[in-house]
Amino acid sequence: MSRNITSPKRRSGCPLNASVEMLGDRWSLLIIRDMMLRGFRSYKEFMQCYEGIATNILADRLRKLTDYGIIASEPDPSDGRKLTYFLTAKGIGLAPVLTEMVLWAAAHEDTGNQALVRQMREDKKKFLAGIKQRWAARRSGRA
Amino acid sequence: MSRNITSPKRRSGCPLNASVEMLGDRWSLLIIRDMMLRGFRSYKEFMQCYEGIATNILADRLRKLTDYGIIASEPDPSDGRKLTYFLTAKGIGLAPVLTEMVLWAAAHEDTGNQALVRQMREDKKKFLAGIKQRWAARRSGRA
DNA sequence: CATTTCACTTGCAATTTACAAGCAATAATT
DNA sequence: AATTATTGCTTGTAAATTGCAAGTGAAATG
Repeated sequence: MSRNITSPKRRSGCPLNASVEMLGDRWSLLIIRDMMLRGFRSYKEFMQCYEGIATNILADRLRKLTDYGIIASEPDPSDGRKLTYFLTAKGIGLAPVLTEMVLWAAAHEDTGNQALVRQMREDKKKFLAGIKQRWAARRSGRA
Repeated sequence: MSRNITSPKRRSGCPLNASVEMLGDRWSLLIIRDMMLRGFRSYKEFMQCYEGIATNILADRLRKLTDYGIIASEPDPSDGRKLTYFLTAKGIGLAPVLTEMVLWAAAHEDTGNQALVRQMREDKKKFLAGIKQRWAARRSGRA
């Protein structure tokens, strides 16, 4: 499928236009959320979690997110079949966006994981720092 | 087109799932951004601005955003043909999300309106307060 | 009162997505 | 060592969504 990042029709000038091309679809934000907040790392986890995602679409979104520099992957040294996906620095930079989105959603939809939401709301800064810390720890092999 | 908010396949439990059904598409976030940050209020403005949006899709998105309670509309008293669209309280609640998204985008894509971005970055709280203030002023007819 | 503007709708072609099946590589089981 | 299972995909094809052009009706304008 598509390997091209720039779309044929450019809507430029205003901030957000290009990014919405990547984030503005049914699955990308959920994939990022689950890598960030739920520690998802494999194709299988996404596949099993998202009731309704088509396998070709998941593959396509993972590829696009990779092309876009939001995620990356490496082979699992302990199992040659597996790939480990992880957020890049650019991807982890979306943490504030995801946080605000989750808070907004929690205020307007019935939602699970109220504990997480409360934690976000009560100390946003600390929560974001925690995400970045865990991410840095993983990236340097300490988790 | 669709007037039904709840989708056939529910992915529930996790925060964000339901909201992504509304926000996770090519246009909705741009529509909200432009109502919030650029003061767009009419069908025509959206139509002229978004090179590439189909008129039926714009109508559908405005309807869905309305059904979802993010925007609302009222007839223009000075011109019976015109409808004025505006953000509801729920819609204005997306300001932090949009702000973070614009900041993230600005850090990773070439973008116009650097002045706006600088303003957001330098004093996020003040910026958000400004949005809410302008919105409240409009809503109570003082603008 | 004819023309234009506005906010759409409708019909149909093109693109994208969903669903099912298949496949190569590696791992686990017998 | 051979068979079976698992992982991360790809490949068809049908179904759904979107894009595009051409309307439509109500209200405004000349």
